[in-house]
Amino acid sequence: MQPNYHPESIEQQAQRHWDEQQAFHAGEASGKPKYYCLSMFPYPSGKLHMGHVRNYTIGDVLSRYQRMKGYNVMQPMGWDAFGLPAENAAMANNVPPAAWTYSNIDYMRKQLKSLGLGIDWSREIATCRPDYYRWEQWLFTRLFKKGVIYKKTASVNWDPVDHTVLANEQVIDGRGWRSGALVEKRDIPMYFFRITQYAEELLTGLDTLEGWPEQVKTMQRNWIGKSSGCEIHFSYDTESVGKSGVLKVYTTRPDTLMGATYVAVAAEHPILEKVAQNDVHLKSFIERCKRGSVAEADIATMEKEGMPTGLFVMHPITSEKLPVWVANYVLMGYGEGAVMAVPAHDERDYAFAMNYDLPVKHVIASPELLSKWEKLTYQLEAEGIEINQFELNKFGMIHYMSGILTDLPEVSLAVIEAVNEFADQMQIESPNVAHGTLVCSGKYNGLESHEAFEAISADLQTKNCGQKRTQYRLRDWGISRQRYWGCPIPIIHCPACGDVPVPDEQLPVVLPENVVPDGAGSPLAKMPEFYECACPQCGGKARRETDTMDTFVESSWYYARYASPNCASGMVDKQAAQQWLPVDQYIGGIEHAILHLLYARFFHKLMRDEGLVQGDEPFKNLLTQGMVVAPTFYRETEGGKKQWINPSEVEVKTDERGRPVGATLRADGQPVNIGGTEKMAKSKNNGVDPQAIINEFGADTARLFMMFAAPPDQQLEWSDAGVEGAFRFLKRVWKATHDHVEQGVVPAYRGGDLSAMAKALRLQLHQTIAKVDDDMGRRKTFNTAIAANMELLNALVKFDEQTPAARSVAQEVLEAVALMLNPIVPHLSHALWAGLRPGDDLLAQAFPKADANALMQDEIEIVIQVNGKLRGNLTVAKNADKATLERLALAHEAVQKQLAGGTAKKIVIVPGRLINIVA
RNA sequence: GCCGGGGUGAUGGAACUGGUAGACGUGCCGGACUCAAAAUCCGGUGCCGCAAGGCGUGGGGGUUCGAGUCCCCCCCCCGGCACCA
Repeated sequence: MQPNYHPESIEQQAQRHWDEQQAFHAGEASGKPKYYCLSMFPYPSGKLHMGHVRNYTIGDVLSRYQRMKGYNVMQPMGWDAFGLPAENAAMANNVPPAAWTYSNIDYMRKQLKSLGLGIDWSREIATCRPDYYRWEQWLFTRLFKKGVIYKKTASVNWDPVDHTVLANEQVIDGRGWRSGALVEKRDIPMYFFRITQYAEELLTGLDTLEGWPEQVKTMQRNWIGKSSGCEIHFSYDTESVGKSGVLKVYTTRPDTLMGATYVAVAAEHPILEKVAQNDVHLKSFIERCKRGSVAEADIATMEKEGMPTGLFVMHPITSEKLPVWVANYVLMGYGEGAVMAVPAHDERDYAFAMNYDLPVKHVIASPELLSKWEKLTYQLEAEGIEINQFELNKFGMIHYMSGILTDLPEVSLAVIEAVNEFADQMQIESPNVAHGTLVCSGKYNGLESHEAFEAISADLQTKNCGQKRTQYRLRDWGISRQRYWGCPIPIIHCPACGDVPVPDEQLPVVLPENVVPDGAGSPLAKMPEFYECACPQCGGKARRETDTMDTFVESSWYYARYASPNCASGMVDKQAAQQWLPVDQYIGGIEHAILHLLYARFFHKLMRDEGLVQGDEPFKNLLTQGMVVAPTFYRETEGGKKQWINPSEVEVKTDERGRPVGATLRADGQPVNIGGTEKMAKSKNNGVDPQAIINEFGADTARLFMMFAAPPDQQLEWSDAGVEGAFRFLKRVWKATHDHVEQGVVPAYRGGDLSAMAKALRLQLHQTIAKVDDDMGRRKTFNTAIAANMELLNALVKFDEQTPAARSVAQEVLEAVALMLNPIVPHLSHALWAGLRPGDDLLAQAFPKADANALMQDEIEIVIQVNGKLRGNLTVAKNADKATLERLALAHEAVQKQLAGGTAKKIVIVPGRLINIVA
């Protein structure tokens, strides 16, 4: 072994060795159980960033660990190659997206290889290749024929200057990013996947995913949003609406129906068609609602506005006339595009009612209110008045309380006071959204919310104006994109036959690759050679669809394609899919928690229903990694704009205790401002190029730092000093191994007498093995696994016995360290093993096993507490009985002092851990 | 706004099942080596206190022999998003 650690040469050597051995080729016939480890494939943006390094290192650590545990591991890699950045780059550099993408792939593949990932490169795929997307098109035509895919119109962001559809991210402050024009909503026909048909299965399937983080499952549950409620029909007031009909709403709170004081509809609601024509104010309000982007984030942050329409509908129980409002917070795409408003029991309705001075009717009582209600009932009954007699149309409308008693027969002053007092009680500042007991609700008075839910639903059904309904928040998945760099939608529009799917023998519909888009409309729609075609059914002149698919479609099934990446006879080879699926471990960023993971689960079910794959779920275990963040630095320019400075150009000054007190730019020595610690991003110029770290310290240091600085699911803070610390540790491992090997390698300890020191070292070694095995396998906390190895190495360095037995223990420790670190720093381990076991190949080694004999201890240390506070400790025989422990503890000097002559009230003994004396 | 996740030394983090708070790394301080520096190695390092001891896991309360961990209230940060009726 060389005396010093030289990562560049040992990394090249190790990688060459793995290549020659085809070490990571995943064969189908291995006789071992399979382990399919998948990291989310990258978008080929140009070069690797730290997030990629983190993602793929985690995957590689798990893959190499499982390989050492005896599994036939498959770790593939590929490219999510379609997408918008390629079109942007094409416009900026006048290069076709295809050429730009392929050259990025070539560069990034080299970078990934330099990280030393144990990938089966023979399975590499790129989604922009026709041999990949042809199967996507094939599945599309199957699903289209089945009715799982259908066409309808949907709103898009339209840039009226560039005459193009914009993605949400291309709309900045309501304007197109290139043209600066105010964005409009425009309805265009699109193809949709009927994902809602699978909503229930996608929901219940989550319960089977024990290997998924609870957080992700919760997010998906909320996204699917199953609710049980009631559809309610409010019939039109024919006089104001001008025709008969019903306004349908959906509510999860039918128990509050008696408190409904108005209904609100979306700007696009058909009930408004006629009235908007005659009312210019209403018309302009509706127009205003229709402006702006379609992004829900934008709509969500809008000021809540509304306007009365002059229309009325009838309350289905009371037949009271309720005003119809148009409101910008009601969305046509959700439910029925109309809601019944119960200001007393809904936050949003309450805020809206306050804004526009709409009545608030309380119908669900809090416990305090309920007792007042009961008192009032009693008082009224004493005077022969039924409380239900007068509440229906007036009582609950507390704004109009003063009028109510005029409708009644003569009553006493006491009753008037009681009613007024009750009315005051209901003048609360905030809505009561909790369930409770119904009041002011006529025949439903006294029912609990859940009882009223049933009673009101049943009555509505009897009256034929509503029924119980289960509703999902999930909407169908629109996949049409008016873009060039995507998978062409395999449909032919025939004037005679309609939408005709492209027949199998004509697939793939190949995307021409030599096109440079210009940002104004879809390039394919301007290429007759692409869209002119004959109808497959009648042979007549027809037009090919020029929209492409959402790129989420490609990433929804790539995991299955890896099982048989070159299969030319189908989307997947069924046998290969059966062998490898499901993915045993999936690793990727938390930002994909909802959309990508839900779409992939959906696709798995679609492919299952086509008989292509088995099982119901694609990903057995999921690990969502945190972001890579770094400090930010900036200077303010004269215009008040922030100019971001890369951390590598900054020197941070600290005080005598190491606290940061300021920072300067290296180039000019002048101060810069310290910003927050944020996700590495171009916009904040706080990115660190992984290539620079690999070049300076080697891939192993980069991998080690990434795994050591934080557990994988937490955010990881970049630190140059931390990287140097990781490098230092590798040098220490190298030196310790080198120094040992220099004195001659020996067989690892097998048995025989040992000194107390050597015994203690072996104890620590085998405790470490057990811990590291658990950390890597069950806990997936690589940071603690590394820390345990650091402690072990520190102990070994202090251990200086030179007897043959001691040297055999040292050999045992060093071999175990090389093996335990192998998943994380495989190049280094490869070289260490070559030194420790000349002629032997680490690839064939299993993960070390903890030796039960070494773990046996005669004596253990236990802690002594007095009143829960640490006062000392004792070394006792492992099997000491309670009486002995109590006696020893009470005799302890510190305990005597604390007791100060008093006696212990109680003694708590936790076996093997502590004794707590309660004084 | 809603949902989810967090808040522990100067700092990244550890403490896995309610049982020694601060492992390991970084930084800082001191020392060795060196003409000197870097590198390397050794020692120290939660706060207050001379010490005994006390205090300490965002803040307040509670449960418990014992709370970073469990419960209630509040504050702050991060992520996601959906006014979902």
